[in-house]
Parts: sequence; structure tokens; C-alpha cells
Amino acid sequence: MTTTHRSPALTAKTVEAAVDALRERDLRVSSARRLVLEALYGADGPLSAERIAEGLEGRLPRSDLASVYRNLETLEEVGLVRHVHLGHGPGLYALAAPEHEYLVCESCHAVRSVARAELDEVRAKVREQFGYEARFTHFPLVGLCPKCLAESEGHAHS
Amino acid sequence: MTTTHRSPALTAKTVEAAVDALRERDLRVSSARRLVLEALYGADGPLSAERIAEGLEGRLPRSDLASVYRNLETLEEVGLVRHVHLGHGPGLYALAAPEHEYLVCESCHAVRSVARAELDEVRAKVREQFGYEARFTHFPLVGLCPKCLAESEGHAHS
DNA sequence: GTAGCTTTTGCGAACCGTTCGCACTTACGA
DNA sequence: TCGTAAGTGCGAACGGTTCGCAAAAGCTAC
Repeated sequence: MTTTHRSPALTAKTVEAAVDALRERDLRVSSARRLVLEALYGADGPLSAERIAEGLEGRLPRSDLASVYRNLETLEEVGLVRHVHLGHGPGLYALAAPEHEYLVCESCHAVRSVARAELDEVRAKVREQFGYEARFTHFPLVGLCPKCLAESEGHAHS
Repeated sequence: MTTTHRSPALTAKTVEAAVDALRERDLRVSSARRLVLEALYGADGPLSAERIAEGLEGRLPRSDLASVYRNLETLEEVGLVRHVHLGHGPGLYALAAPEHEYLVCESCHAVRSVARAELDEVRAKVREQFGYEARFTHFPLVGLCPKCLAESEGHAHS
């Protein structure tokens, strides 16, 4: 069980800003580490460690998988990165800011990513009823998406 | 990726009733299979395959782990059993009926299990806003439980 | 620049949870 | 009670992730 100290999300708009944040914490900026940052800054959605290690299908140099994992862990401790578990399959990593939350369809596995504020009403309802502060950043809200829901209702007889 | 046909939850109040359901589907009632049922019927919460294979700390005979997995899969196809992923760690298995949904605390990992109806208001809110039909049976609703929330608000400064 | 110290790398092996292959056994119907 | 398919138990393999360790490379002070 990794006892990763979760730091508050750290905003850095560019790879260079992120690099500065690292140096401020006395972390070294190795080429492998920089590469992980470049992958995440260039991505439009969350990435698996493996895809980063493989260089995003040739867009970046390949690197060592174990090092990618270690760097992702470090970046997460610093607060630049966050990972999410979207169903089965490997964990996926993305920049911690801007903060996204996720909805995943249990049937077609489509992922919808929304800004935190969009889920505030749901969060309020959960809080009111259970006292929990719901978070859909690390584990998504899972259910049937509108399309699959329509299909399943089409087939349903009761 | 297991293409498990999800059957609707099947209610059987006792091991014997479950056994009957198996025979109705031309499934054999081996002692290993019966053991898995006994473990689940005797349990108060969801169990890992490993704990079942180890005989619940001596309460039942041990059995083979791979067979336990295969039987859980079979029972799930039939609709008697369902599994849930509560955070990291192994999948956990429980009787499909009565239908429980789960809330898990991201900080202390406490699990709260509630009847489906209790989450209907949250479900309605999600549906209204996103068109998703939320389900917290297979993946839980994750957040901070009231206790951990109080603690984190105690420490917070803004 | 270069020495020197320390962090990080890259490799392989190990890990955990789960699945697969396959020869042996067993439940059940005839 | 026998035949036959279904299920078992073992070991090996899997995917995702972590660990151990010697070699390499970032940073600091000269």
C-alpha cells in the first residue's frame, strides 16, 4: 500500500513552469522526468504509464517503464499529477490541474470528463444525505451512459 | 476482458435454494462449488476469492483458488453473485440479492453498504443532470466519510 | 570545466490478483 | 454401474506495478 502524501493540486501551465516547481522542491530534472511531463502536457486525456514509456506511438522517445512509474509517483507527490482508475485496465495519469472528474459507462466504457463544478449538485446531495464529500477524481462515477441506458430500456420488459 | 453475461440478480435465500437454481440451469453441484456458496451465505460482507479459498480462517475447508475464481464467475453469470471493486486490493464477492450499493472513504477506506433505494435521490440527480443511470454496485461511490471530512476541515486553512 | 556527492536511471526479478492449459476426478443421467 | 461431460486442482502465465541494485547523470562547489 503506497503511502503517497497527497499534495493539493499544483498548477503549472507549461512544462517549464512544472520544471521550476520541481527545482523548488530540490527534485532533479532528468530527461526521463521531463519526458513524462511532456507526455502529460501534450495529452488531451489521461495516459497509462505504459503508453508514456512507449513514447506515445513515436511522438516522444521511449523510456523505461519502471522509471515512468517512479516519476509519475514523484510528480503526484508534488501535486502536479493525479491518477484515476477508470474501470479495469491500468491506472491513468493526467495533470492535476485543471481538476477533472470522470463519469464512466459500465456498458460501453465511454469516459466523460467534466469540470469539478459540474458535479457540485450531485456532491451536495450526497453530502446532505450521507455526510460524505464525494470525489470522482480518483475513482469515477460509474453507471449507464444515456445511449446504453436507452438501449437497455428498449430491451427491457416488466 | 471477461465477457461475462450479466444476468439479473437472482434471489435464493438459502444455500439449498441456490443449489436448486444451479441444477435448473444444468450446472453441477460439486463440493467446491457448494463451498463457495456456503462462504457467501455465511458472510456478513463481501469476500475476496482468496479468503474463500483459504476457508474463511478455518470455518470451512480450504479449496483451490483457481476453482474459487471459476465458481464465482459461474455464480455471477447465473445471477446469484456479484462482485465489487472497493478501491485497490482484490475484487470482493457477495450475494447478488439483496442488492447493496457501496460508499467508500478515500482516506480511511471505511466501507458503508446501503440498500439500493437509499441512493435513489442521488441517482435521480445524476440522471437529471447527465442522463447517466448511476450504479454503485460494481464500483462504489468514493469520497471522504464524515469523520475524515471533519478532520480535513479541521486542518484546512484558507 | 571538473570533482564529488546524491538522485535518478535502466535493467531484471519479484510481486499481487487473476486467468489459462491440461490431465485427473466426479456429478449426474441413462 | 457405467459413460460422459462438467468441474477440479495443479502449475504456469498473465497484466499491472513495485523493488533491488549497479551504472549513469544532475546539480553544487570549486
